[in-house]
Parts: sequence; C-alpha cells; structure tokens
Amino acid sequence: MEGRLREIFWDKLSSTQELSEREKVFENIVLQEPKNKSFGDLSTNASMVLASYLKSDPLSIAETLKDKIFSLWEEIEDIAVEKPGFINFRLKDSFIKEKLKEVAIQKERYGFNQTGNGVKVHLEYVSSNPTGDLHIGHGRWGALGDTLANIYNANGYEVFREYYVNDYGTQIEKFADCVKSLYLSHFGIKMPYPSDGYPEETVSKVAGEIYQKYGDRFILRKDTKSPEVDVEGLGRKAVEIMLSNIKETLSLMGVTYDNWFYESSLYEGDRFERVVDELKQRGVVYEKDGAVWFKTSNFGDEKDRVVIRSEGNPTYFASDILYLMNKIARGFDLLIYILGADHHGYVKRLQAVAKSLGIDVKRLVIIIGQLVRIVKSGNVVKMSRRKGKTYTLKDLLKEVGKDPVRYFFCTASFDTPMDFDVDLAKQKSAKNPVYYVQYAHARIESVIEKAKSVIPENISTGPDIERLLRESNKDSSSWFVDLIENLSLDRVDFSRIQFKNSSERDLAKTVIFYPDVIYGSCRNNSPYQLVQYLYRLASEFHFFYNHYRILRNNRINIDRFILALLVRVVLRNALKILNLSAPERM
RNA sequence: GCGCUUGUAGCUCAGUUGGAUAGAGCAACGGACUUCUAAUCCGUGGGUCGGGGGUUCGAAUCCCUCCAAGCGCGCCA
Repeated sequence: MEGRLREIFWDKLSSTQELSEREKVFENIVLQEPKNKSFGDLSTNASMVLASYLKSDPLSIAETLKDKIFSLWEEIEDIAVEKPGFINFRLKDSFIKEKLKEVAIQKERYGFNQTGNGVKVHLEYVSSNPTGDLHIGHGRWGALGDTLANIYNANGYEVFREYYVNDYGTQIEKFADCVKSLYLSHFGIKMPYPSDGYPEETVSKVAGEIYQKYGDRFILRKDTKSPEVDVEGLGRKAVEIMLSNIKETLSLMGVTYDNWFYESSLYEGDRFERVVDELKQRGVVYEKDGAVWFKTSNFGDEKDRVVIRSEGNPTYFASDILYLMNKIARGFDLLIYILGADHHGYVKRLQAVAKSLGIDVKRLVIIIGQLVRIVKSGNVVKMSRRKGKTYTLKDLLKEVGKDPVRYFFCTASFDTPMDFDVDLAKQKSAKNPVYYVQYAHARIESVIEKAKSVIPENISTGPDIERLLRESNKDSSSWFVDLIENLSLDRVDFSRIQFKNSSERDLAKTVIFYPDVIYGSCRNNSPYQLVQYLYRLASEFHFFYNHYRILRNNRINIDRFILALLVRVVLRNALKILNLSAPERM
C-alpha cells in the first residue's frame, strides 16, 4: 500500500495545483482509511485543506479533483465526493490481489521498508540503577523499548540497544556502605546500618550472596572493633550481582541489549578532564562558588546546572553530558531516550547540552513515558522502595508470564498513565487479548494441519491450480506441502483469486495495510499502533473463520486457504516484532 | 508557587496532528457448537469527550480560564 498509492496521489495532486506554499498545505493532507467503512477503502481531506488555502468551496474543489485527477488513477475503481468535501475511493480488487502477491513473495520480510535508509539509531531504555530490583515501570520501558527497536529495524534503521549502568558516584558508594554493614554482620561484627540506606531486604540478599560465595575475601583486616573492608571491591561485586539479577529479569521478558554501558567507563583515564577542557574552550561552562556550572539557561533550560561540585567531584549531570557526547562520537545519528515521567526534568537540560555543542536537537528523541500503577484485587498497590515489600517486575513476570506482560505494556501509548490490573492479566482465558491474537494463529495452523490430510486433487478451485499441478514436476502432494511450508505461491496467478464476500475482501485489505502500520508506528514512536492492528487482523480473521469454510467435505477452498496462509504470514511478522510467541496449538 | 503530563462508555484504552453519525476491548444483557479448535462468532444497551468561555464553514483535538490526578522543581542519582 504505502509507496505506490501515495506517490501517485501526491504526484497527481501537485501537478495540477500551482501552490507556492505547497509543502505547508500538503502537510495537512492525508490519505487514510475512512472512519466508517461504508465510505470506501481510502479517503482524503485534500479538498477541504485546499479550500481554506484557495478560499474556495470544498465541494467544488473536490469535484474538480475528482474529475481531472483521480479519474486517471488506474488502481481506483470508484470515486465519490461526500458531504463536507471528502473524496472517497474504492480500490480495484485487482490492485488488492497484486498487493497480496507481495506478501507471498516477501514472506518474513513482508512489511519491512527502507525508509530509515541505514540511519544509525541509539536506543536507550530501562537503565535502572543497579541498587535495587526492577519495578513494574521498568517492565513497561523494557517492553516498549525492545518493541520500538524492532520497529525501527523493520523500517530500515540500524538500531543499537543499550543499557546505561549507573555504577559510579555517591549513589553507589552509599549502596556499598549498606552492603558492608550487612556483610560484616555475617562475621558477628555489628555496624550501624546507614539511616538513609537502601531497603534492607534487597541489601541483605546481596550481602548474603557475597558471604556465601566469597567468604571473608573483602575483609582486609579482621578486627572486631574497627575492621578494614575493601568497600570498593565489595561495591563492585554487589553491582555485579544486582546487574545479573536485572539481566535475568529482563531476559524473562525477552528484552535484550547490544551493549551494557558502564557509567564508570566515562571517567576512565583523563576523559572527563578532556571534556571539561573542551566545554571551557567552547565557553559553555563557568566557575562560580567553587563549582563548575553549565550555561544551560542560555539554551532553553530554566537555570544553569552544576557539572563539578565545589568538592571537585562530578555530578550526575556531568555523566549525562559525557554519555551524550560519547553516543555522538560513536557515530549515532539518532539518539532515542525512553524515560519515565519522573525524569521529564532532564529533557530541557539534555537538549540544552546538545544545542550548546552544535548538535541538531532533532537528533535527540526523548520519549517520556507515564508511570504504571499496579492494581490488585481492585486496589492500587503502593510502590515504595523504602518499605521492604514491593511487587517487582520479576514477581509480575512469574505471576503473569512473558507474553501477556509484553502485550499489555505495549497496548497503551507512552503518554497514557496506565493501571496494570494483575488479576485481569493473570487470567489465561478468553478475556486476554494476547490469547485472542495467538489463537487466530493457532487456528490457521490447525486448518493447515487438517488440509494436509486432504487429497490435493480435491482442491476446489479454478484452472490455475490445476495447471500448476499438471506442470509441476513434483507429484501433487509435494507441491502442496511446498505451498504450505514455503509459501511458494510465486507461480500462482493471484488475479484469479476471488473474493466471494466482503469479509474476505476486508481481510485481504487489512493484510495489505500492514506495511503502513509498520511505517506509522515508527514515525509516531507508537508500538501500540501495531498491537491494535494485530488485534484487528485477528478479529477479522476470527469473523472470517466463523462465517466461511476453508475446508468442507474433504475439499479445500483454495482462495480462502491462500488468504489464511497470508494472514499467517502477517500474524507471525507482527508477533515477531512484538516478540510474542506464535503458537501452533492452544 | 512554577513547570511537564494526563482527564473520552461502569473499567482499560484508541481517536492518524482541525473533519463525516466520537470508536474498540472488557464488564452487562440476549443469541450461535452434528462444523477447519466456542480461548470463537452475531446482536443489544451504554457518552453534557473534567467544567466554562473563545477562535471558524467545522473543535475531543488549537487558545484562555477554572477543577482534579500523577510527576518534577538540590553542588541527590
């Protein structure tokens, strides 16, 4: 769908209108499916947009466009002008069939496009501190980030997924102190636990594990009164353990990364000093009250931010700057950040840094996701990190399972604050939309399984298939297996496929709209659009399946059978992008 | 106090950047298995788009204002 129709559309439109501000006007013109099916397959608001520009009547413009332009459009069977000025199109069946053949040819690549043109995308998501368990919100960023990466990849971008590990700075030192306190307790040494420390439940697990595995290795001098401990080594080990825990949880979700980037690596050697020098040369930092400040307020931020504290150590913001520069230096064209709403304060200062360094702000795509609340038995579960008992992402994954968790997190847009109803997601029943979608796939598999047992001569169809069977060097049954296994439809004349009713045609149309969805969900950074499409496709298939037989009386309706095979292709491709399983049996 | 985000059916969410009668799913009610899997399908009911102004041919969408919720406003990370 995507390319051809749109190109023709713009071509024809622009060739007849001599518009000086063409682009501006055209931005608002859309070619899309009408809300109401009865209006046809596609619709455009072109005449209404042009009306305001040309200061003319939309209806008469619509008539002109219709007669002079779209009548020459060979893919269109029928054009109609409706009330306010919409121009509605009905696609020729032959066009739909032509597009269906592309599904069969492209198979698992169907839906992919090259609009990204190899642009290098850096995608950072989750990046939770290794000082605690992942909570539910991280699951949302994990599912959305991973899916978005797949979507960008499907659009021809070169995607690099990275997790930023905060293993540097005061936060980690504090964490190490907590671990030290509980670690020593295993040796009967009592130390006061830091009053503002991390939850003891988490820390004690880590301390216990270190004690189990390494015994007293981190105690340099055993002296009950003032023991000397390798706090740095202890901290590193603790981070390692926490991180492996995080990795384990993410892998339960199928969330993976190309690289785990350590904040501490930003400070290796004299890297930091060199960057500070560069910033000074550029004149974007200055000293005040013994600290080094960044002139973020010159570039849209509310105020300036401290980069180096008066004590001489860098702030967290310093790492942000280093990391941003590091990403650019590694050659990434587009930097996508997925951040929780509690981090929205970063947006302006990150953009300010980019501007001050002469980096086009458009290269930063900062997605702010709203937070997730957990609802159990109708009540909101409070998520306090301080209090020991929290409902973690791992708990959720163990309770609900990978597929529903990913699916649910991807149904809502980033902007929507969502309630995750655990009780609902837990139900492995008809209520669960993920099963609904997967069931559509399982049903197709089931039909195929059944069809294999049908004698190929009983394929009820036109002469095309018969010809294929005759011409085939292989015996007829192997040809049929080839059709099923490899979707070898290249010799089938698709123009012979018949739509005997509107639901078959609708289903075919939904299949050929898939590439548009892949494109749109990328452009809008909206994985949920893919999820909604998937649900719609499944729904239309279920309707089709319930109303029309593919197999009857030991005979195969080959038109419907092929359609089902093509639906299977799209279901699989979409499920793969969402990293959900496509079960053969349920 | 300032800033960001959100407010659409009983519930969970869409609404393609200003367009057609505001849509899905779940829940509720009523139907459909001698059938390729009923984890399915069909039908019905359900709305002052948080409230009020404004902009224009036309507003859930843009502007103003008020209300409500979440989050952020450190030489914390």
